[in-house]
Amino acid sequence: MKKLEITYKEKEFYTSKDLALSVIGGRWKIAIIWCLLQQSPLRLSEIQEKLPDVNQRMLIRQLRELEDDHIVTRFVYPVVPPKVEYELSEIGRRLEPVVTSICNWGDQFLNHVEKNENESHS
Amino acid sequence: MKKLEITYKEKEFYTSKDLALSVIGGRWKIAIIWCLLQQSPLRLSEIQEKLPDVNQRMLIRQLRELEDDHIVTRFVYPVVPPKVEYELSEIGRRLEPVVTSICNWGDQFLNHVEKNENESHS
DNA sequence: GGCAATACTGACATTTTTGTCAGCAAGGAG
DNA sequence: CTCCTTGCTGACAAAAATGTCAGTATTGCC
Repeated sequence: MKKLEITYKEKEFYTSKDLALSVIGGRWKIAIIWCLLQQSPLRLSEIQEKLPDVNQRMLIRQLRELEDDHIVTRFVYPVVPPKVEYELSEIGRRLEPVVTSICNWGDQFLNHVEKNENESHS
Repeated sequence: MKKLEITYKEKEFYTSKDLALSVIGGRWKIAIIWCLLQQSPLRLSEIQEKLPDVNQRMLIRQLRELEDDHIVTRFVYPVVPPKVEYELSEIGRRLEPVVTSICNWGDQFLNHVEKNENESHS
């Protein structure tokens, strides 16, 4: 991890880890990236189907932020009705180890929680 | 990643990834975990020195949440003045791949940003 | 008694994030 | 004309996260 003073989008960061967290730390961003790692490109409506808990407004906002950070690329097809496709960029695809390690740890944590529950029930 | 309906601390999760994010998603949690991966145990005052941007109140709150989730263990020494040490639990230490992959991606992202800046200056 | 050092808490203010609702744009189909 | 679909935006409300400030407890030392 690089350690130096970085200015990105008018905010200052002291480590690249903190910079990373500011980019992928949004409420639904890991979920969106996880979707797009599984299948790409996806239309907005398709992402909505895969993430039914996220309301459209929120989804668009998070996608827009990811686009601003060049994690996601947006293709607009000039047709009616509109068609827009989202895809991970090169740097976005490199988030795969992050998403994978979070998923793996989540599984381990869940096992851990379930084990403790069983013990407390006995 | 396990996919099932999980209830944890009165909230419902559909994937273990979302559960994981709810546990490690606090503003300073990755930073705290990163600290404790480097050196353990640490006293509160030592963590404060390593994370000067986090105010004490916030640091204690995040530590308490991590403790409630069994990520961090807290040892109180019954002395005056008080001495308290924090340490990662077994499941907490397994977050090392998550932290490492975030750091690595942060480095790559930073290189990416710097490269684009240079290109736009030419 | 008064003070020191460390860890911590309560009450509250502020900021940030997230959610909700209504509405717009495009052009073809009916 | 009017409606349809899809993607999107603005204004605002609500909730959650974070930050600030003052204050507590302990007990040994001067």
